[in-house]
Amino acid sequence: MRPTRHKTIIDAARLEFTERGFAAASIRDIAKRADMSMSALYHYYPGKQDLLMAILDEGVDAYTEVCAEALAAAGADPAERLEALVGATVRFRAEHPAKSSVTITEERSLSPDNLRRYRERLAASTRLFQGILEDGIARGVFSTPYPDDARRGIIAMCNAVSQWYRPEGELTREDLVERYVSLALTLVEYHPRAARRPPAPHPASG
Amino acid sequence: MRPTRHKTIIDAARLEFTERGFAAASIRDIAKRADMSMSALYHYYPGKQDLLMAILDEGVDAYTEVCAEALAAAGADPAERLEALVGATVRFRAEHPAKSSVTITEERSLSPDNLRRYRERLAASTRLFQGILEDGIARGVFSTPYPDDARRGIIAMCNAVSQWYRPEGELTREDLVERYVSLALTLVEYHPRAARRPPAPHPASG
Amino acid sequence: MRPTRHKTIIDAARLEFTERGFAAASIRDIAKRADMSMSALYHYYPGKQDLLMAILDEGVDAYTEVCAEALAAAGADPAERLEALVGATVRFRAEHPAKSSVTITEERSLSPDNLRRYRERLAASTRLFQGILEDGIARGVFSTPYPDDARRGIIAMCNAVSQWYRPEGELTREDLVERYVSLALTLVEYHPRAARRPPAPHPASG
Amino acid sequence: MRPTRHKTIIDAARLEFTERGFAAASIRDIAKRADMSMSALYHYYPGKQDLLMAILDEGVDAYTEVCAEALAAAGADPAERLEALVGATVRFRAEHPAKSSVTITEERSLSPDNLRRYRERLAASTRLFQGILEDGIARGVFSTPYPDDARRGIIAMCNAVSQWYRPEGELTREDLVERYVSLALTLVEYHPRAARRPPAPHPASG
DNA sequence: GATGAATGAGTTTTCATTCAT
DNA sequence: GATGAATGAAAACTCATTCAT
Repeated sequence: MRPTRHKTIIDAARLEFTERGFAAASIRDIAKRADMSMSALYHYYPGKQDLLMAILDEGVDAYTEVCAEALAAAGADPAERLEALVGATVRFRAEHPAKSSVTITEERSLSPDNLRRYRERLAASTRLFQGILEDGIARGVFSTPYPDDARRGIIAMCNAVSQWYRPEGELTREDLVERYVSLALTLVEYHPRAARRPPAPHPASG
Repeated sequence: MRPTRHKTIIDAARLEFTERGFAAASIRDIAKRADMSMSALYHYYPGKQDLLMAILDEGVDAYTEVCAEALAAAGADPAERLEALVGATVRFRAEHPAKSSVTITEERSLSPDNLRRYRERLAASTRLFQGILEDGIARGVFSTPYPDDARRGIIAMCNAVSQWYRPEGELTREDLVERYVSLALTLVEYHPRAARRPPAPHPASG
Repeated sequence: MRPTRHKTIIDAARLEFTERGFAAASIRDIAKRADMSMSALYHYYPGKQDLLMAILDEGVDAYTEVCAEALAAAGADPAERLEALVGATVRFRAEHPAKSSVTITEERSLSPDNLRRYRERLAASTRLFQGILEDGIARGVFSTPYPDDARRGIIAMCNAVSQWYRPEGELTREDLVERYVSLALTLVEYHPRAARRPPAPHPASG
Repeated sequence: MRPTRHKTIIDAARLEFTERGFAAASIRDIAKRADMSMSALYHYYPGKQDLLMAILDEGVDAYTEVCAEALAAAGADPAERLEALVGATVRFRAEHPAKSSVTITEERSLSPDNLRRYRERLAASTRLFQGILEDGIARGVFSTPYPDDARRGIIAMCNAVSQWYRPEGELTREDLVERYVSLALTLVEYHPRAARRPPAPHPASG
């Protein structure tokens, strides 16, 4: 089952956009990378902007999915849920650096219409974090006095992973995840209520 | 003392680069914004790439300076020094969003030579944070088990400020600074040795 | 009996050619307008040029036919025949503005071969007018000293109708016809020989 | 005094537009004809559409001027004024067939804004004819019952001249003018009041 | 009869840069 | 110091047309 033309194109475009940036990437080079003529490419996507939007959409789709899965597997405990969400995010950023960096960097290149649509989708992800933080605070397990900035900080921290993490390095992906989960819990000032989470994965208790 | 032509040009270019990105910005528009002919512009800067490098250099210069000043005014205590550095960084990102965002975003657009030079300069800033964290850990006042990631996290967090902070909003710049200082100290798990900082803004001591 | 594919195509093409002009019209849009695939269209017509020629041919066919009918119904009197021909022409221009305007405007877009063929057909129409004028002059009922220019004038006048006449307006088509018949007779300086046409619709007799 | 670059370009563009039509003409060929690079051309005119508008403007300017001059030299008599206007028009169409045909044919290719501006300018010319006809009718020297259609007819007739007249032929330009003046006066049913125009150039009086 | 895919040459336009003055 | 003119390469995109199925 060879990859569909659409996928071939999107992959080529994502690489070019990641390496050079949207504006500097050329349709010619994308077509070359996808090993087809420019006109063939235009047969599948009506323009450069649509290519970008398709890539961003796909990126958000994929990220949204891993988040949903992780949260579905997690219980109701806010710490557990934050753990799941941070884990999913870091894992995604580490596994799909290209997908991630385009998603993060190229907002600016979107047409007004697409930008609006895209921002709405991103806001949904933000709200996932927000909901968990609010819940944790309400339950008294997160005690950060600055939930909004803590949220922004966590997201910025996790997103940055896609810029420096290299799987070939010493740090395994799961160790990486563990670290960022720990950092996130620290940032929100997590204090387990009772003894409910004895082997808490963050070291503050140690 | 009216602004020198160099400054006029750099300001115009920075705005264009910020709004459109380096690749999408056009020398024509920069010249128009600087209210001079393209040839005049070329008289001062030999090319687009040099314009970018000048902007980045200037950005790093300015940032380096505020960091140095802040650190000079701070004592030897790691917490105090981290406070100074985070404060300087957040203040800079909030005050100079354009300077900041170009600095952060346009690495990709640098020529190989310029990129090397630029990375070296950036590394110096990173080392400032690094030194403070190491010192704090050595002294036993920072107890984060992940100093590298905490550092990266702090920097990412602070940098992100330039993307969302609006001075017209409710949050004053100094409140913002206070928040990020607090978050940074939380993240490195700061525990004051003695009673030096009695009203410690983070609850990790519990 | 639903319209044949040929007709659907020709109608779509004529509209596109009229609205945008031959050169600016695109086969893609024509196919879209005809609600079929481009390949389907190419199944019926081998190319854009052939489409144009088919349209022009059809236009000339239709016009030729109405002229022939009108003349067949007219008697031998030159005034009556001119009346018939001008009436047929104006009626056609008013009823089929698209057909008319393509016919008139797109000569330029014909390939050399097609152009020759087309001009020959047009010349036939011209000769109809010419014959009638010559006859009228020979019989002494038309006394214009410039029969060639009067002919060209009449044709130009009638053709222009397709550019401005709107059936929704106040002027009915038959009133329009009457006017142009009158103007044409005036232009050729028609003077009835005897009392054959008592209520002559033109005022030269006064 | 060699022709300015602007003029060189406009002349080249007018020829291409006349020969091929606006849509089919290519900027490349225009530049080639003007013997300069495409980018040089773009240095003077920002786009194809502006080229067209410049040409049409120039055409209307020139035509407007000859009309104004002719009318200035004519007296108050409507017949004399119509003579002047038809003469100027026919002379212009015969002398500047390219200018004329672009003016007449390429309305369709104008952008909405330009079209509006252009139509307003054309309307002024139409009003010249209209004023004269109304005056002639008021004074009782023109007795056409259809002044609007007579006007349209005269204009269509005169405009058509640019399509067929060749100065190399037998008919001199001044003879041509004389003919069309005569035809126009016939069409408006000119009857000199008194004996003011004894050698009237139209035969209605004979 | 009909289709979706593909192509290569073409389009207008923009770009960073250079040069003569 | 400064300018308007000029350039060649490249950009995104469209076109009429062909072809395998």
